[in-house]
Amino acid sequence: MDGFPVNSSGSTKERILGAAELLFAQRGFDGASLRQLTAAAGVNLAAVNYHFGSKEKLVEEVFRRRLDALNESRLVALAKVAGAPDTTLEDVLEAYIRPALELSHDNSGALFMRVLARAFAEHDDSLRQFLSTNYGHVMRQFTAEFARLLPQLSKPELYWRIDLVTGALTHAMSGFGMIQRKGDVSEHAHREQTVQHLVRFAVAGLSHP
Amino acid sequence: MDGFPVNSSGSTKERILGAAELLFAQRGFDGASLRQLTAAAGVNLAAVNYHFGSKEKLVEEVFRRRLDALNESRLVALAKVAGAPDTTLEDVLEAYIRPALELSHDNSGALFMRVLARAFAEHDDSLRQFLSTNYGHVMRQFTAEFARLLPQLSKPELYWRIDLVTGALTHAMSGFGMIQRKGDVSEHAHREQTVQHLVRFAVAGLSHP
DNA sequence: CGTATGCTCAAACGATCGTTTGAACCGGCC
DNA sequence: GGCCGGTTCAAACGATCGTTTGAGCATACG
Repeated sequence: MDGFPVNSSGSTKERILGAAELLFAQRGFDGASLRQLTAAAGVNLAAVNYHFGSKEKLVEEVFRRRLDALNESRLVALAKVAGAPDTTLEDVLEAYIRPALELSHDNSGALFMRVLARAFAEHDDSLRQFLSTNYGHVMRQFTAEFARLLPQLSKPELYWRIDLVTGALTHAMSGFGMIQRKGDVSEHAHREQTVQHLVRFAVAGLSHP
Repeated sequence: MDGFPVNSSGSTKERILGAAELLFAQRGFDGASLRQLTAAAGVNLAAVNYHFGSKEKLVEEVFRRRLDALNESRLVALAKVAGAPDTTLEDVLEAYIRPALELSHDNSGALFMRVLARAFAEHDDSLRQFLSTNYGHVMRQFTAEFARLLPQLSKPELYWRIDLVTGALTHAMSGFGMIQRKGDVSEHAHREQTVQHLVRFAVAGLSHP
């Protein structure tokens, strides 16, 4: 069914991670089998268990490889604006949104955002716990800054709005990079335009009266 | 692993549909096996293929049973306000949101919203086509009314915002009914409060300058 | 009563799943 | 050369998947 190996460069581990990203995005974690995956990567079936231990560990490694860099970028961007007296909501939201869209610059990064949106919709407990323990501090720092900039909102009200905005952004980012652009719009301009779209939408959703 | 039959009332078909809703919400379409499903429903394994033909047809029937009623309610509510000169954005959004939260009144309805959110995140082509051909006209009617009430927005801009709002609402509705309420808040009051939350958020996201 | 019909049941089918095994291969080091 | 840790390979393991089968049961109708 799957024809030819898709990836034939890089180390075995990297080929597996790349193919996993593609197939997890297309068919989900259960739907993508290790046989399809290793065939697409051009490696032996046993290589997954040899290098990662199990399929579940491979899933975690797919997340870790991207989220370590993504959340580090977000925290660096947040640190530049957090706590300052003239910081705006736009600044904080850009710190959250822009790194994700820059990750989507290349195809495999865009595929990963699809994987992330899937994990977000699945209320799988083990995966949620993995994400919470490893990257929960990032959302906590952003939430604290939102609370500082929106003092008129009660805590339940703020959490409500953050939850809604996060849902919208995750959905939107999972589609970014998938759609075809007009030929005369550069990748950079398209990304900047999308960042502004999402930031303005998120500002409206967070700060409406 | 799954202990006792969960459902022991109603016809075989209804017991299967109820158990399918629960297990699809918990483990996804691939993750829930027909053996777990029929055991939870308290029916024989072969009953699924006898009554529905295949697992895929069962999935479609789970959607059809709920979405026929849900989208009919939405269209009825929309018809009451669409086209009128004094209709507001709030009215249209309530016509979209309230039927979904009323469906979530009982537990199984709330479970179905989780199933719907899963299908929304999975970019599965066959399922998307099923939803598009059977219920695409509903979203088309709502989109037309949004366009009427927001004439200052270009078409691409409007589609952008509708997509973002839909993502946020789908995510939020999939969580409604799952969370514990304070003991002193009635079900009715909680739902009305949630409707107002979501409507105000959606208005802000659609109509911001 | 006999039979037809709709449904349920235990059992089995072939396919595919994640994982394990043990031999083969490979570079570098004594 | 001889050996050795790291890696790849084909093959097989047991488990579980969706689906099919044919006998068994119940109810209704002549």
